[in-house]
Amino acid sequence: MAEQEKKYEPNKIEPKWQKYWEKEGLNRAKDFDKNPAQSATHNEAGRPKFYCLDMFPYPSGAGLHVGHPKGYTATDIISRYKRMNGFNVFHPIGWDAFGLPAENYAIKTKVHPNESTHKNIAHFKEQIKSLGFSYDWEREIDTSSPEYYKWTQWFFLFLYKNGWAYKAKAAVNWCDSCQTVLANEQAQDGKCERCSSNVLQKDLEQWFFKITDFSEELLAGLDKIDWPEPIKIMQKNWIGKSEGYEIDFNIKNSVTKLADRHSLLQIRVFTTRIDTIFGCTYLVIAPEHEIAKNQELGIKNYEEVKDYVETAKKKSERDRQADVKDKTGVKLEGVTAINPANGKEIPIFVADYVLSSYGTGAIMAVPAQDERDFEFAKKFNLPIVEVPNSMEMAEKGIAKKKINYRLRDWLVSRQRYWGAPIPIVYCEKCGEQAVPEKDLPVLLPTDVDFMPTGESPLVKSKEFHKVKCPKCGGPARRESDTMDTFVCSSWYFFRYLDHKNKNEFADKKLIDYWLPVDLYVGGAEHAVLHLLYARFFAKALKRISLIGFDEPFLKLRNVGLILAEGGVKMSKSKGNVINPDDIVKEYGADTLRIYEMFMGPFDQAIAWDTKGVGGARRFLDRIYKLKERVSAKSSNLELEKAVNKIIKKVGEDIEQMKFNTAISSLMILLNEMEGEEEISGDIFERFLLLLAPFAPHIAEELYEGFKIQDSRFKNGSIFEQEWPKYDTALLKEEKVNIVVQISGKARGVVEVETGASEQEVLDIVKADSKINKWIEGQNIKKVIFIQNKLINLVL
RNA sequence: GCCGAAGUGGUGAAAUUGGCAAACACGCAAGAUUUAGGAUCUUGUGCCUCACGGUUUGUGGGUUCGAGUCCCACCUUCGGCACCA
Repeated sequence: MAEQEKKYEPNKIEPKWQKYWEKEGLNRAKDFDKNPAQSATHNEAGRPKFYCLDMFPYPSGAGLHVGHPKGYTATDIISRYKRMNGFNVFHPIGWDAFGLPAENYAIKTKVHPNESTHKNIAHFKEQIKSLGFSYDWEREIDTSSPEYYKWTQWFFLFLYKNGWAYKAKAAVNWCDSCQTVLANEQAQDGKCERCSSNVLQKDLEQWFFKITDFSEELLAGLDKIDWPEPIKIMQKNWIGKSEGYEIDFNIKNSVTKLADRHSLLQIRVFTTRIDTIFGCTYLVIAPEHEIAKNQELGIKNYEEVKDYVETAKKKSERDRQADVKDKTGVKLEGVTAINPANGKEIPIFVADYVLSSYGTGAIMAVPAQDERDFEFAKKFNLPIVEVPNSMEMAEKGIAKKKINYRLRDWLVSRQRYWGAPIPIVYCEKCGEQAVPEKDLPVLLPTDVDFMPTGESPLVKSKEFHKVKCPKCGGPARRESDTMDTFVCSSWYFFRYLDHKNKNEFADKKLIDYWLPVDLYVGGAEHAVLHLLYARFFAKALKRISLIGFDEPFLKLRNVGLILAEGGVKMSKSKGNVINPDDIVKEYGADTLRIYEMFMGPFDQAIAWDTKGVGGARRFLDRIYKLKERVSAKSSNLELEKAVNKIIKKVGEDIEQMKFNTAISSLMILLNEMEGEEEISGDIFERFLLLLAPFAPHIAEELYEGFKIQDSRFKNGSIFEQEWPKYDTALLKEEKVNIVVQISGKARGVVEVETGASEQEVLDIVKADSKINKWIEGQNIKKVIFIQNKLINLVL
């Protein structure tokens, strides 16, 4: 036994082993692992790769939340387990470092976001390191560094050159009091997150990514990835595919007014229910529809219609949604359409319950079939006609098949400072020009004022706009908006592979070797944001054949929230935030890890319970104490069987991310070992190996204590050892307990030889005095026998 | 409103997938030890009953020898979407 403390003191042993692992490079991933290592599990082709990824954190000023280590512990357990099973594991970490909080902080305190962000990163890094996660720190990335965002800009240009990035006018969230545009996340419930004033809609020129060009692939790809079903369903709904028909309604007499067009003026509608067209008694167009603005059409109440359109435009998206029940609209007087199914003349309305951004911005209203149309028809006293189902229009080819998606293009412009500048310049002569790749990165200027004025802070930087047109060399001006931070995080898992590469975002060979990601763990809140965007990026790269796969994350698992005691969200204002540093200081990192994994099912939201932390610590204390009883004696059969069973169980549970039950089996094994005066080194060694992924520091410490004098404990780190194997023969019991039911009611248990026959069991049951009293003097009508499990006597 | 997930002791939960419900842990109670303890150890602990025994997985029904698990209806809680024609 090496010289070791009698008492378990995690604060002494944890930093020691963290330094050791880093010094020995045990957490390093090996690119192209072709050299067979010493171990028999490593074959000629090298170890199989395993890319284990966490959603990288935003380094907020608040520091690490106890929720972070929950996900990180899970991936760490799996990474360590996979390494012990002969895998070449890639387990990186980095910083999603651009974003609004740093900028808001700068507005308040004048501290430059670069400064505060790097301070936060240093703090996060220290906190994360104190928990003993086996990250390959050599691969660390920071999305706010020019070396990184150079390639974020490269991706912008890549999309631009392929026609997947374009500029267009769009309505955005606008806060009048802060004089700034807000992201959707900042405009929740229609209120500004900072000043609580109402958010308005404003039309601005914005950059978009054409994610809609990939709608069908984004939908179809979901079928081939191992993701939680609810997340898949959310993405499916978000993409919102619907198959229907488009059909044109002629506007009556419009031909005379617009004779030069050689045709009738028409309104095209989209419907998923072409069969109900006979019940269509009016048309409705969105306020933005061009027909509503057509002055030559002879709309008699043109002023009234114009008023309605103006009012609708001023309403925020939220206000429009608030009026779901009370539908408004105006009839276009003097203008009617012809229902092509029955030739009937029907009125046309403009109403804001029809969206301009979906379908054709016009609908055929079938009040007998559609609830919304029904409400509108009731309010405006329109005829409600029962529907004779008919596919006539479709069959005749008058209605054309059409697929629509709810997915919209991704608005990526942000009028903010702390983000990656959009690499575009505007020339007076040549117009919009892409910054040549060789001129990347477009650096964020430092001479800016963060006070919000309604324009991007970059507008006023003098340095930033000293630029010439890349085409004609004439005077030009840079785009002053930055990119949504979700652009940075859509490709970061590529950059880990090759974060120092100056010529490419990542080397193709490295991409081919490591990607796609084998396991991705993070919160469900990114269901339709980051996870959809990252899939889009991969699909765009694949379509241009830059990579060989189109689904970046093969397996996704969600980490459940950790709530405050009492089940509410942790928040500064409520003063119920648990700081992981305090837990590490008081109980140790291993305790925090064990506790968070033992709390309950991994993907479930569970409230913090400080008493439970004490229980996790007691578990480790007892293990530490047990080392005194480890002896040279050979193992006893009962314990040997128990160890075999638990090796199987822990391995299976880790694979299925059932960490809570894995730990509970380790506790059961500990309880059994504690029942022995002496514990064989054979048993204890394997127990430590099983414990190691969960509580790496204490496992390494105890392993070290034995390996010096007990040959069963091999040299080197515990993490260089192989995961223990179990003996199938030992899993079988010679005797089993059989449940005895009388008429379906459990009345007792008998012990029989494994594999005993029905007759044998029946004889034993009849001889059992306790059970026999239930059968005495009665007829057994039927016997149900399940070998090694149960016998049911039906009387 | 629509979509999704979940309802099991005082608490977090477990249940080999249809076979002794409540493993493991927290809490609680009693005891041991200690000058003392919120440290440690032992025992007990779903509910009713002195007991024999009865009874229990949101509610009501069903299938089955047997249901926490399968089927039908309903209730509640949480998450997402929200006029997408």
